[in-house]
Amino acid sequence: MTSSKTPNKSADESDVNAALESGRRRATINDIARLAGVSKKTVSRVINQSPFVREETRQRIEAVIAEWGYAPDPQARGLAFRRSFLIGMIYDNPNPQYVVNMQLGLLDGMRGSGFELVVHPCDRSSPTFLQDVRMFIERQKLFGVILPPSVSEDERVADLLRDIGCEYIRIASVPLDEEEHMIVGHDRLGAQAMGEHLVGLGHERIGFITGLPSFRSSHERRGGFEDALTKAGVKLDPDYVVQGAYTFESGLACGEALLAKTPRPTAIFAGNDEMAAGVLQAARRAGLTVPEDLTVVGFDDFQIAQAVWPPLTTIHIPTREVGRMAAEKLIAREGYEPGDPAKTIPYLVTRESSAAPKKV
Amino acid sequence: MTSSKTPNKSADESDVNAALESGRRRATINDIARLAGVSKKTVSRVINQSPFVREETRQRIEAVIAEWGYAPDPQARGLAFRRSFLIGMIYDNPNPQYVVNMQLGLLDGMRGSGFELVVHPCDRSSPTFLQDVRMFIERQKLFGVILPPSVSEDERVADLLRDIGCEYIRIASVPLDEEEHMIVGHDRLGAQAMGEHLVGLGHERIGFITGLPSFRSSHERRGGFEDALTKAGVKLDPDYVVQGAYTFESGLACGEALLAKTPRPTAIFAGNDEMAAGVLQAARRAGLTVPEDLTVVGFDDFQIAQAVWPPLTTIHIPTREVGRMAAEKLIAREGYEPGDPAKTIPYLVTRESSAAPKKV
DNA sequence: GAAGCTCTTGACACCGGTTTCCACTCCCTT
DNA sequence: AAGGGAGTGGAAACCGGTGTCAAGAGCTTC
Repeated sequence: MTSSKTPNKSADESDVNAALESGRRRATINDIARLAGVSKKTVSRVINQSPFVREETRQRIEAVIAEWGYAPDPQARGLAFRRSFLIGMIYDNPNPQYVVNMQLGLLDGMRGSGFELVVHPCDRSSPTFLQDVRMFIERQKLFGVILPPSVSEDERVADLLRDIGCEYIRIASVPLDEEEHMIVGHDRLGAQAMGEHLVGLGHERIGFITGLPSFRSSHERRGGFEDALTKAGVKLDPDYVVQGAYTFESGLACGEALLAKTPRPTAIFAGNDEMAAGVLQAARRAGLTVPEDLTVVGFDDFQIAQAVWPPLTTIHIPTREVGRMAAEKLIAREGYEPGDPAKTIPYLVTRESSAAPKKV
Repeated sequence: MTSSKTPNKSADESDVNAALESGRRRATINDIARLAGVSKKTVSRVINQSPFVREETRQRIEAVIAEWGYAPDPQARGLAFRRSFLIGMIYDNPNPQYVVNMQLGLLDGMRGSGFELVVHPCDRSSPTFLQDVRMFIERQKLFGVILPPSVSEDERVADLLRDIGCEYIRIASVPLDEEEHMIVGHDRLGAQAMGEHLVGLGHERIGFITGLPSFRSSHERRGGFEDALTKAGVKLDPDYVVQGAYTFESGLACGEALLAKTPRPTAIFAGNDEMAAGVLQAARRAGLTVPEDLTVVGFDDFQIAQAVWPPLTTIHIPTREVGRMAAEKLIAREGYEPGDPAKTIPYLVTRESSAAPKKV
């Protein structure tokens, strides 16, 4: 059993196996082919689920693959396929919790698929923005990209992706593209639910703090809210709508502005939880008790909603679920069936910051 | 100038260039070689900064590369190099803001290096944890991994990485490994600073809420705090130390427990900001005003510290800077020089939640 | 003027997969 | 029994780079 140089396969086999078994070397497709007694092309067929393999052969090969824990090299495969097994998340959302939840959701949807997630924050105002995105995608030959808001709302990016033929999913509060490229969050419906909640409690003089106008969701949230009020016969006084910036500080400032109005609003709906937290603080400074003197509600249901006093009534957005659906749609594996769109709809979470207004 | 099938290079050249110029095809190393009139091996030498290229040749090739915007294919390069240009961030830290800041820092440090960041949350308690990590690294042939707490504190992971020969940087509050594998955060020093601050204000009966014992930082924060008190001749009564879990809820519960003690502490130092926010709420429920009746301080200086009332005096940890240094150390490019270790040291941020205790 | 050296350069195999092309089985017709 | 089609597996080229090694150019040295 010496390591002769003859092409006698069985003679060298033990050497090769030794190298494999000791873990000095990962198994390659050639090893699997040799061990299963077939050509590497056949192994390749099994890996790629070709139907042209006899069932018996397939099973033998799969057994060998499982036994040796073989996994094809994504780089080699990618090189031959002319694309990688990487999915890019290109984002410019400033909220850490949104970003992390989205990442977790994407990973949920990618689990077991062999794809990996590459994160790529971006700055849409940079002069090299589009070029950067293009470079990122082309260099890495990304399989596809996921675009959460607000990059998802940038048509320049969508055009670019179509142009270079990169798969993409846009996550947004309204349909902006063909259905196959969209996961829609329907912020509008969430805001409507909040409107109904406030009206249901008996509020009629309600302040609203908008989010950044650069986010489509800001307009949707306001629009949905206004829809609900109008439907209930309550008017949203434009004088009680102020422009926030999705930050705690802006919520504080806007809250103070709204509370300075006469008559004072009995409720304030902030475009997100952070601004609502700011309003809480403004209320405290004004000597008001929430929810007795003032109802304060937010949107997002991020951690902060439960970490303030009183805990915020807010709209829960299922970010992680949205991410999962986006990833699944992007890779659309065999047997893929679209997730239930209803799962992406935000819903009301009632906590202690909202109550009926005091009787006058 | 027909597209003959003769191997005459100059005859086909215009066709090839047309394909390139129209953007139908990305430039390859062969294109660059042809355009520069050299072999692809020489182009490869230029790309890899080999010194064995004549200056004149190098410049000619670089000019062609710049003109055509050529960038080598990371997959092909990786295949030949037997490793990828991907850096993995393996983490189990539950705090979104920490995670995002860390990611941003890592990306800062990787900018322009040609590496990409692949995120990989993990569950250390899973039975397949080590196997998952190994699979992730080996399949993707990762260039290296970054380990933030608390995975960074798991010796099994470090052993695994050494075993499979993967570069790694551990980020932790104390040195756990050889210097070349560590970025140290020195939570202890931060906690000391807080101890000095509280003692300096005149507090002597101080409550402390520890973090999760599975995080090394929890012990460091407690230890550093105790150091500072001892040094100042103040005793940290073990009865005033309670076990939290780094969450808002645990902070609330622990706060209530501490405030129920007689005599009541005049100050409470929570192991992180979230727990401090919980303590604020407990104080409010107990009818106490912060900081007049009770000083409450936290640790981390995450967003929540400024989104509660009163804003928290806390310890700022420079997460993003730490991440940047970790990435730079991992890829240790030419001309790399270690970042200033002082930049990773946490520091006190005084806000409105701390004050001198009331005179009795 | 030939040997010896350094500096440059390119031919060729290879990384680990996939695709193309072809030959060889089967199995079923006629 | 010959002919045909579909199913199956092998050889070789290819994806876009890098490693090895040897050869050619130019210079010194004796």
